Amino acid sequence: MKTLKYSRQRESIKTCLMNRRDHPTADNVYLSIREEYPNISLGTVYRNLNLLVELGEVRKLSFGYGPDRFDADLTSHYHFVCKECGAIADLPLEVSEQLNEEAQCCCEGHIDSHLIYFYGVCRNCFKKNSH
Amino acid sequence: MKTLKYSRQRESIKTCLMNRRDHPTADNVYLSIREEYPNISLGTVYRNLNLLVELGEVRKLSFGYGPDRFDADLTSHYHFVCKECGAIADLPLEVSEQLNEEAQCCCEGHIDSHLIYFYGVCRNCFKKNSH
DNA sequence: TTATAAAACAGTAACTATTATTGTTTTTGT
DNA sequence: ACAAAAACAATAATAGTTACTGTTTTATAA
Repeated sequence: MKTLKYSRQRESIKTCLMNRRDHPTADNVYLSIREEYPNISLGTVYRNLNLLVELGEVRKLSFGYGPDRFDADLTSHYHFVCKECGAIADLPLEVSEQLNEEAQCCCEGHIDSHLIYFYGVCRNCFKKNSH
Repeated sequence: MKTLKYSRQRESIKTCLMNRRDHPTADNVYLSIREEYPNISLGTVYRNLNLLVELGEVRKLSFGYGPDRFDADLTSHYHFVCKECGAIADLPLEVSEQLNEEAQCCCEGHIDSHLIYFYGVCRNCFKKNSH
């Protein structure tokens, strides 16, 4: 059977993600880890990010613009995405269990979670537009 | 200035999307349109899908698994994604304007819409698992 | 401790999804 | 019908991600 073994690289990736609040891409993480482990490979970063997602220790975010982002902040929150520049911000709202229940009523499968992406224009882009 | 001109291909893509409820990928649409226009190119499908998204006539969905999906159903609803097989189902819930307002309270930018993805295990996969 | 097997690694190739380029065709306004 | 702009098909290029291979690291247990 497939047992999980410790790896310094995975630990470092997890730590990196926990220390930053900017929802980095795999490549962002790669560049950051390289400072500590100069020969880490991008494949290793992807493999471990996916592993951490499977383990539920990290979340993957897909907005429909650019590469996927990763987030190790498991506290209750949603995300805002700027449609102009792609910037991402945390929205510290309570994650609603009730929403899952409401959705369950009209769903044949079994719902265990949900993600909400709020879209709009961020403050910076709004300022730019008003010139 | 850039004015929009009619194209048979775009019309056909829109019609195709409106006639199916299965959230097809760009490639699915391409294969379908080819029956009517055998030399349409995949690039044309992508270009027009993106155009339709910009025009607000079609929505793009990104779940974090596989290619993007497209949906011409603009009625109020959310989506369910099976974490095992990637199947997608409509959840005919009322889209909540109030949710935008709640989120606006803790957001510096201006929110104009949101998407919710519910995740879980679909009926088929659940059955398979119980063997 | 060493020996061994499994897992993880770095490096690299391959693959999938998507966008950009180019020369030709279609659309639209005159 | 004519000309300008937009859209097209075909294809090349790019971005993001996954798979493969030979080597190194980790965990177990003699």
